[in-house]
Amino acid sequence: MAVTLKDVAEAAGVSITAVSKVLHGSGKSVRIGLETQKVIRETAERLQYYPSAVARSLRTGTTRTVGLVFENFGELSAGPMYYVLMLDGVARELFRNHYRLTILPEIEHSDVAPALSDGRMDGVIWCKLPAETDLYPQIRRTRVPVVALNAPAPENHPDDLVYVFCDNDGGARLVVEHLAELGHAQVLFVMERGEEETPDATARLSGAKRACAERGLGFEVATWSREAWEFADWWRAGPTHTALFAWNERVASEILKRCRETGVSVPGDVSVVGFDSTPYCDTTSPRLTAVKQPILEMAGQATRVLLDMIEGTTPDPRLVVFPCSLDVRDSTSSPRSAERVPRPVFSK
Amino acid sequence: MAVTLKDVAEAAGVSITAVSKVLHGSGKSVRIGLETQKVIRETAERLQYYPSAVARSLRTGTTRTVGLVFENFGELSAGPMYYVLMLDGVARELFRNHYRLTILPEIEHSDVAPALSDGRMDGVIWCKLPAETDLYPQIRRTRVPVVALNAPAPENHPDDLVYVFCDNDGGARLVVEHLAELGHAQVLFVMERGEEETPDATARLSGAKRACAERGLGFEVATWSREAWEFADWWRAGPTHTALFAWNERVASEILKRCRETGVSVPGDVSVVGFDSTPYCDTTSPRLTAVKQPILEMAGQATRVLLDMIEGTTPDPRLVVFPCSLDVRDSTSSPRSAERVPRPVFSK
DNA sequence: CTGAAAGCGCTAACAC
DNA sequence: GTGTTAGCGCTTTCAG
Repeated sequence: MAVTLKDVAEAAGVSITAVSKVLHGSGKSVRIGLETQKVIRETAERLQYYPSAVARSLRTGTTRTVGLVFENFGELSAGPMYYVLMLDGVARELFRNHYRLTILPEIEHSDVAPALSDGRMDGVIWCKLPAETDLYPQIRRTRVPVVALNAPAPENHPDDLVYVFCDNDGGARLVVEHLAELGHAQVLFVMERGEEETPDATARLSGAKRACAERGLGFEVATWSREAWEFADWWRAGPTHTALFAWNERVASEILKRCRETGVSVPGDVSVVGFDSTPYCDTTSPRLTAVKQPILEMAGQATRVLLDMIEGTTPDPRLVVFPCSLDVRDSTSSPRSAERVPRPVFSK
Repeated sequence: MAVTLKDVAEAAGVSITAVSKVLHGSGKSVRIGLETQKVIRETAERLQYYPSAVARSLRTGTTRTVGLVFENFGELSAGPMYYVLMLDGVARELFRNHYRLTILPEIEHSDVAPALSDGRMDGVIWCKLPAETDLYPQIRRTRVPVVALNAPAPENHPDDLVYVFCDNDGGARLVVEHLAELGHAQVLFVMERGEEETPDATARLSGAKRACAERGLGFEVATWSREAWEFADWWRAGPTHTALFAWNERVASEILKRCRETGVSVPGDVSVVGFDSTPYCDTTSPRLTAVKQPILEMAGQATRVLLDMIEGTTPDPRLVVFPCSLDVRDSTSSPRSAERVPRPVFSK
């Protein structure tokens, strides 16, 4: 079916080697007469010869392709914009270096090593690598370099893995400081049901908790659905908290929606702040105050490191932590202090 | 470096064939003694043998991988959410069928055929395939099936290509009808600078134009930047249009932002409607009335058809057009009729 | 300057 | 039941 080097060689009346050298040879190795070269090129063109990357990979052992492990990739649109930015960051760096990006389907934890070591990828970026220890032996067996992006390195992480992540703890602290300065005294941290075990979520929660303790702020945790339907009940119960700290952008924006529906004004009645400041936070109403991870840079850096490893460099350091910053927008302000202000009527 | 079938065979004291059959053989062909099987499996496990997908591909000629051509993939986050949904649709269908997804870097128009015919992909989905005729010969030469997703089929499209797209024309008509019913008489279609040649953009423009003509509505076109900075000047000039029809969701939402900034109320002062209703449109304020393409279904269908083609089915039909619907939200209403209502003061 | 030949790791007839 | 063999298409010594 496909036209091969052999076909071209025969048609041109030369050897396969000659064709290979002329068509794919780099620089010096091409010691073939100009006339022959011309014939070869013309024949290749005429026959519409296209080289087989598969055969070449088998031979050379490289693919110029990087794999991306991203659980729930097919739900990208339902998640925060944050992940789209991450994908952009990875893709940009890859494409700049003429690499392809392969998205892997969900892999069973039990056969991670074979899936990543099948020779089709020169390296792998693993997003939000879960902190499950049964994965580590599998990853250690993997025959290509792996970098974990956007997952804090847990205690006993494999030391042949590179981690690129953000300082969730510092980010949470920024939020708490911001709220404290505004005069808030009671903070409710909103966790999302089903995400309680996510490394990011737990890190943010513990960071917020600690910071509140240090600052002497009251701190509680609620676990809500992604749509934050629980908001209404919470509000109706007349909570003492004056600020909601959502574990991520998505939930924060849902909270904003619920506020609007129930007539709760933000930041008048309650301040709302989230993690992961993205362009999307500029479009909510009110615009959402949020912690910003330099995700494009993080993704770019992770990719950069991976490419270096592919070329044989030993990564140093193995843990790359990016600091967070706080993008103050319009969803936070000073609370209506201790005065007893009548709360807006709840309408359902 | 890597452990191969040969290594396992030697270690187990059997032939390569035996190992291949036991480890990868399907059903009947595995006519190997149970005892031998056991030995082979144990040896493979002990040696940590992982099959080479590359070698297998070279041999079998298939890869279980589909390529995605998506210009500007690295700018996904800057575009409408629509494309993220599309990606989700493709990925879901692919993963359901145990295919991998490879995102290709930008390809030169001149070497599309080699890039797509390098044997690493069983088929290709091409998003927003430009209507440039110099691409067609290249695509025709491609050795794997290609389906164009989200690009209307132009006049002289290659007939070995499958197109899956939406009825832009019908969608634009829905908008015009909606506006007409609300009583609008003058519509401004907002095109985005740099996108004037996009197949989708042109189709929507012409659809809107025609529908307005048929309905007797006034119709004009403006080409604005993505951020719609031109809005302020336009408004200041005291336009006669009472409705803005943006070519896509993104621009529409920017227009909403400009309205807020300049104190123009939507839909009170002006109605705004866009193309591509996505969950994002529920988060704007006011919520954006928009034309909905069933993009998840479209992407799934395109992928489905491609997989069928990969398995040898001849596609029928070659043009799959999905109807659009209109998601009426809060950004459209009846205009303040002909009464001379004082416009809000423009503050800059 | 050019070509022969040896694999890369795997599958699939086809023997025995 | 099990092994031999012939490639898939390419790169790369190594000879001439």
